[in-house]
Amino acid sequence: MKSDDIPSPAVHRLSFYLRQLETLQRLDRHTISSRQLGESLGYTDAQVRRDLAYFGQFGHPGIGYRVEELINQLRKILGTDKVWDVALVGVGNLGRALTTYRGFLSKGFRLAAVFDTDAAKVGRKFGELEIQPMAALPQTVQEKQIRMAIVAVPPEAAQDVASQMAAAGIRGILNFAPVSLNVPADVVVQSVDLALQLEQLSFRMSLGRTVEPFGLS
Amino acid sequence: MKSDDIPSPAVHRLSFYLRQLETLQRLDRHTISSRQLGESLGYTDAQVRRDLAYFGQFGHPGIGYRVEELINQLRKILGTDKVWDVALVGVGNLGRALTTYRGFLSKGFRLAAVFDTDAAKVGRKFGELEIQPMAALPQTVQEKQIRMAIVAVPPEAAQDVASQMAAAGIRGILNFAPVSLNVPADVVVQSVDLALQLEQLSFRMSLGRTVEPFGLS
DNA sequence: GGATGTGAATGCATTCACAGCA
DNA sequence: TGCTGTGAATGCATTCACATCC
Repeated sequence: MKSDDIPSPAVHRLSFYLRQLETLQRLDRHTISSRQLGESLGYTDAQVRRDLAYFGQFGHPGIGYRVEELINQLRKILGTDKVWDVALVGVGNLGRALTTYRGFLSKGFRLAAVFDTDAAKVGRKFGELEIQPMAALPQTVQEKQIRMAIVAVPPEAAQDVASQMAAAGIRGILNFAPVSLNVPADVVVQSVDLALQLEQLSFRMSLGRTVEPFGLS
Repeated sequence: MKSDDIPSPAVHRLSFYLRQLETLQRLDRHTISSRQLGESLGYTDAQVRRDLAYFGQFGHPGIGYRVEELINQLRKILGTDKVWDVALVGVGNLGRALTTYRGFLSKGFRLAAVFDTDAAKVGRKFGELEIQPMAALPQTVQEKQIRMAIVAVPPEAAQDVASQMAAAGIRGILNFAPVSLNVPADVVVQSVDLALQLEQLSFRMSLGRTVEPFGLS
């Protein structure tokens, strides 16, 4: 099956299944049914089975899914069965927080290089890495074969940084700047807008209230 | 029309429309058509009109939408036309970064209180706010009428913190811990798992070239 | 009994296409 | 002409229900 035929909501749930399975593994649980896995996340059993079935047959009738086996399969599917080297651009508050975020490494992502547009920050040590100027991006990306990068710069700078990334050979960008980025078709952008999350929460907190349309209907 | 029969992908796009409109306003643009607004975000014109039509009639045939007018309407719909007071629990790297995140305030969210489970941190000044112990949560939430809170604690502590929030009267939680939270039915949880975002990016880089601008999550 | 995997049915979201208005 | 708002049509995602297997 072509991966473009897979519903993106399903791919998103895959990450939740994996996270839950990793928790189960730490609790020494060895098997789980689609019903149990689903209920712990608020999905139906049929949903779980259908999602997994897009990628293969991982279950065992009468038994359920073996936790370790399914974890391995999901990592393979999601591409995190090997380690990704990641570049970070922007060492402000958010950028610094991201590098210490537990779970990046455990999920298979390793910070391989750090850049900043601010010349004053360049050269400072940052953990084991030294902050590099943007001009060094192409060479470092090339040398270390980095394909994934994080944008954590102010919104005004984000598009420029993204363009430089694309030109340097980066193929996937995780964007924390609250702007929509234009990149070549062969570059994938995944965006996280923190303020937007609060905004969505605000809406959902008022759910159930009647929405009054203007005019007569 | 009840707001719970509005597709959640549509609600999510509303935030993108608003963000784009705010950019347009800064560029002194006064009107925009559904086609132009959509194209700038990777949606069709029909999609934009349908999304807006769930909430009312905001456009002007032959003209399009007036930028300022639509901004005001969208803020009202999303509930950000007034300021929300927000509590933060967890003053680690991520928590500190969140408080300085540009855009929280401009989107209508104000940090009203800060808490930490770590007694060593309690009492330290944090901008204008003093870090409070968790025990102070109920009273502060009550006094300041806070209804929204951010969880930025390690995963082991998150469920406990969320339960305390719910008991204290918090109605909406933005959760940055990579665990699924169990809360009473009258509490809304919006979760952001940063590592999960990289994982999704990994998938989309490997197989899925499904172009889904600014990923619905 | 207790599970999975999967065609078929359902329900939801998006797109089409056009009447109506500026 | 250029645009919105919206029924109707389409297409996609989810759920049902059951054959199949441990």
